[in-house]
Amino acid sequence: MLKKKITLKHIARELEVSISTVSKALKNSEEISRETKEKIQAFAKLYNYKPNNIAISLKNKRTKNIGVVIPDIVHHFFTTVVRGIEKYANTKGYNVIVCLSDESFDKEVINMELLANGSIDGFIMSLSSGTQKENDYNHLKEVTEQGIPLVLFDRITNEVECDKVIIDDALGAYLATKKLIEQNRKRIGIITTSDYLSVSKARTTGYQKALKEFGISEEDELILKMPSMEMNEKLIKEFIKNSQVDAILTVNEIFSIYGMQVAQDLGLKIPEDISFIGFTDGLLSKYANPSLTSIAQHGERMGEISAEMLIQKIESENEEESYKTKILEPTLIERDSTIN
Amino acid sequence: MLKKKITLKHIARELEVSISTVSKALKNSEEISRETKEKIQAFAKLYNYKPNNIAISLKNKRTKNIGVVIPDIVHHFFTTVVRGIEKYANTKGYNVIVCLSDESFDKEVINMELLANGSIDGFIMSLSSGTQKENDYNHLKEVTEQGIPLVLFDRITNEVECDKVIIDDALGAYLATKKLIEQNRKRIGIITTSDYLSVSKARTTGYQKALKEFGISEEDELILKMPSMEMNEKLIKEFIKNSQVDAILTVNEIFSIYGMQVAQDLGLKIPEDISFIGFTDGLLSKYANPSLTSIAQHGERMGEISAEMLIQKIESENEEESYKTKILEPTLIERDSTIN
DNA sequence: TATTAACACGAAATCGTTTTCGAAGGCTGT
DNA sequence: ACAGCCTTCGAAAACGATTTCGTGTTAATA
Repeated sequence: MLKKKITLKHIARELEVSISTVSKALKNSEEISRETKEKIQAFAKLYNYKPNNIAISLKNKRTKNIGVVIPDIVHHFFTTVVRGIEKYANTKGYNVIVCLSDESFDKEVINMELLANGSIDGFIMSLSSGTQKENDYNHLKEVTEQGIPLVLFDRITNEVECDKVIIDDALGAYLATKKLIEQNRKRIGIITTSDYLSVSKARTTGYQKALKEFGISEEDELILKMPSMEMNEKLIKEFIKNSQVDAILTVNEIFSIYGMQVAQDLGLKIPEDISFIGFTDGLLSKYANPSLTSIAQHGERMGEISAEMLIQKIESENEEESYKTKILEPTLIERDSTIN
Repeated sequence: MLKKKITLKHIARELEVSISTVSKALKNSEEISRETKEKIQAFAKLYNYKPNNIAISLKNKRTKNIGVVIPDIVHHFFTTVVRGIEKYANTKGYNVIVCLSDESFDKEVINMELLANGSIDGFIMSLSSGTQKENDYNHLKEVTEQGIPLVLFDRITNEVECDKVIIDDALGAYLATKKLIEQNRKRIGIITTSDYLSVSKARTTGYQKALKEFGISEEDELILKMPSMEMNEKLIKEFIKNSQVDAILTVNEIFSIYGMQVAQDLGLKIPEDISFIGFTDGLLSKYANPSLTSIAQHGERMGEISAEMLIQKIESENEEESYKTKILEPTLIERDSTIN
């Protein structure tokens, strides 16, 4: 009942030819006579011969696997990136090995070391918050020093020389803030996180830039720095109650969604009394009530580009070390949580 | 600058011993003298020697990779399952290769064939709608006939003998419907999909069972069968307008979320005038306005169990063919879209 | 002193491919 | 008839590791 996979050796023995002949015949080599080729090919088809990927990988030193290391997969943005990566990789015959760092430095290191020992041809990754906090990138450096191509996306670092793909987070926050200012909002708050997260920092910068440009002075009271990207209901509730804001920009969508609930509970009307804009245009933004104006990060596109850059590096023979950083433009998607 | 990976051969040459000695020394074999072992181990540590996974895989015929084939990854439920799989697999030293079938039969087949040629030790998968529509499972049968362990979850079929993990979809729908009946709802509708999707069929069955049990006659008008799991706003809008329902059960959360918007636009109050219960307790359910009562599918648990069953099969030497189907109990999570 | 056993190590096969090189055998041309 | 040239194939190395089975040396025993 068990139909075990057949190998070149089996075919060779059965047809009383050598393994090399079989190998060549299946590659339609000119070296082998038409007769022999037909015989071997027919036999191979009959027994559904498929070459063993592992053996080929060992021979070629190419696995056709891409390692993707992300902090979390239950997160719409990362999920769309993975989809983009998978789509492009698939068209090029690559498989995607997904590893979750779970926002932990240690797991990120372990996962990468495991994969780096021949399992993959290159890495695409977004740094865990743990890594950004530790500010230790030796595991990345080791990988690149071994000649394994690496592409960082979204949560990146300048400490490592490699290809990078990000959106212009500062620009996104800037555009959002500007939009709020133009809608005559006077007290614009921001809910962000501690600065060690590269994206949060950039977004806060964009917010500050817009304020400055319009001659609005920054108020500490209007800036809420959450300890992490995790929800902390109490902090947000107090912030909205005490800060007297009439508009809030948040670095993810969940902070906005929850903020809107708090605001509504306080009897505030959205967007008349208070506007909201969130980062990451995910499902929640679209289906919240009211729907949330948000800054699209174009995750899928980001994934495609990352995969394209990586595979290009993998398959380029010449080892010219030139690293690019691709910066995507964020898009402001206006919905019902802002005026008009 | 490029620190290429070092192999046993390099160490052997450098230390003027044989490859076998190096291999044994690094495994701390009793065969090798203490002196030699220490020398070799020190050298290996110094040059950061790590065995090549591919070579080991070829030798052992074990890759320590699990292939996960799912219809879509931008989908909260599948995402949680993947996380569960990854978590468990990781503790057992396995990596997860994720392939997306994109709901297409062809892609599912191609992906599986690719992985089946030595890249993975076993499969965990959920059928694409394309496959369930075609009702063709030969690619699954071929895999199992080759002795590759397979675990199906959520979207399964009885045509293939293998381990399976599902939730009791019928029970979930039954519980939800019962809850609505007990809350004195008189016209309970359901938004489901065509019957070829195994889960939708089971959920519809549970809904019907509850009605029957309470002596409520089924009305065609109260059943909306969507062509797929994709949103079709027009169909839902018309259904709510015309069917005069005072409660709706939906086979996913997005149908409920959108349904609630339509209802509110029509001036209906939730849950006073109309109640909603959706399947798949995802982020949307929690953060919708009003929040959505829903049936939790326990995706992460499902992933863990799938991985556990698969790895158990992979690592069990004895080939006793016994297949289990694990049925998880759904949980009704009550929120503001139903009374109380 | 001769025999044996323990110890420490190496040669070679193996996993399944690919690829280089060489070698028969038939054929042509002179 | 013989050098030389295709045509067609096989042997063997290589990828990087594991493992079995020797084998040579030394120390212990009769």
